[in-house]
Amino acid sequence: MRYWLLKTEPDVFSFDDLKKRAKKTEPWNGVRNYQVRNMMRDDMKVGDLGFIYHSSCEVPGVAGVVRISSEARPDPTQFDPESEYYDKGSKKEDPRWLLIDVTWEADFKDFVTLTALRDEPRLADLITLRRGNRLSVTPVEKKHFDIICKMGGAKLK
DNA sequence: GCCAACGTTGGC
DNA sequence: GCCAACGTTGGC
Repeated sequence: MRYWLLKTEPDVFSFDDLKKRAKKTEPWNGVRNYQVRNMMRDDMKVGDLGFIYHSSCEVPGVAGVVRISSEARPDPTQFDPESEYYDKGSKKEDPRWLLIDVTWEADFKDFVTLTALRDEPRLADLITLRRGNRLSVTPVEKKHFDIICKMGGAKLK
């Protein structure tokens, strides 16, 4: 099993929004980066765990834990001219962009701020903390996953 | 195939 | 609002 970190702007879609969704599940649409698409296609498996990370907001940080609940499948928004994610270059028979579904898995007792992540020396090589990192989905090593779960007081099953 | 210009991300 | 970093685009 692998572990992941998924960035989202909480003003657009937050961890709390996910909990309010039917079946607490949401299609993770709008990914328009080839590296991330390939990771979703090749490396993500149903049952993997991930963090929801809030970015571009007052207090960035990790909000909670989700489970990857689908294989990669075509992102329907690429075919919708009304969508901000519309890609007129993508063909139905050969979709350019994929998504996976995420399902709520566990709450944190405490939100884990970016500052707290940076202050933890054992997380020094966490990809998300690397200078200039811009990928909206990154792999997380198990040891890092466990540390962050502990920091947040995750109520894992 | 190179690389400058441009656009986006995201912390501060 | 600024700006560093980096992916993408497009001219050549």
